Amino acid sequence: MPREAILSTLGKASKHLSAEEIYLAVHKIYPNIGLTTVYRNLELLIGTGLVNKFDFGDGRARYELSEGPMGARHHHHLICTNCGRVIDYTDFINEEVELLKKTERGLSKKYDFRIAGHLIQFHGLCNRCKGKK
Amino acid sequence: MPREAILSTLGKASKHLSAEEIYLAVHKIYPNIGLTTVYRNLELLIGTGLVNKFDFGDGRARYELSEGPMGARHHHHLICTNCGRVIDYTDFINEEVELLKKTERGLSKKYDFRIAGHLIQFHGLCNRCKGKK
DNA sequence: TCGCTAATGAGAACCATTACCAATAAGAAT
DNA sequence: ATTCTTATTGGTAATGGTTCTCATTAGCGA
Ligand SMILES: [Zn+2]
Ligand SMILES: [Zn+2]
Ligand SMILES: [Zn+2]
Ligand SMILES: [Zn+2]
Repeated sequence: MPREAILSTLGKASKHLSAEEIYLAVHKIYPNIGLTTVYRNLELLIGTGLVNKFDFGDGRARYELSEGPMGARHHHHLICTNCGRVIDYTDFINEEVELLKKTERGLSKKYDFRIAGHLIQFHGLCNRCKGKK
Repeated sequence: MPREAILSTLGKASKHLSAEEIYLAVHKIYPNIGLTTVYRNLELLIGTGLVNKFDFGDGRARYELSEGPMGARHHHHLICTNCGRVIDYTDFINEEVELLKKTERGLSKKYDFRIAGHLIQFHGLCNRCKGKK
């Protein structure tokens, strides 16, 4: 049950949740849930490809429902290194994904890898933070 | 002085070093150096763009000399999620960088961001680990 | 009911990173 | 030379996200 509650929480939240945030949300429905269970199930869900784990540089992991490279909501991230704001963008996703597929094919042949996924992030300063140096 | 020793260490090492590994290397030349100084200078060098910081999923940050998107050694990473092996690849780099530049222009206009850098990683199973499930 | 396995929760332990603080070095100004 | 400032450093303690340990519970077929 906790597993479905975690998935459901990730499904509703339109943000990138930390383990603790997920824990707090699920806790409202299952007051007895433990933080350990959250971590355990997240790791398990990541293994199945249903969930993705990200590091946005704020000292804790962030989790998000995955849709695979073809999913309608597949996106990449734009991160402000000053305030931590994260923007999901889908612009150029098609071109990116196309190049990624090509690159994956090449890499997996050349290095004999079974490629499972990719990570693309841009970082910089958002409009609010650009001014402040 | 420690700062130059850190840069020099990163320059010599052809691998992705952790803070502790850098500390140990510099320690041979400056036996009195403190781990704090290593962290401090790394953060400082990252700020200037001379050094890049990566998370390969092994619980500690990894550092590498940066060469910018145009540098001769500019590369991206292919990571084995089972044994942690990291491969620097330069294949398709030109096409990737070209698309990245285009994407950067689009994103920075649309979201009013000043983009400072990008991160691309592929993850999967290396040849040694493919067999073991 | 009896095993057997998967899943769970509470708390302790881990460990990379950060915070804190006093010491030192270098320079400029007096 | 003597102050005053500023940048840099190192040792140690603290922080805090994540993982580990271990006892408990739930499900389920025999
Ligand atoms: Zn910002
Ligand atoms: Zn996202
Ligand atoms: Zn491997
Ligand atoms: Zn590299």
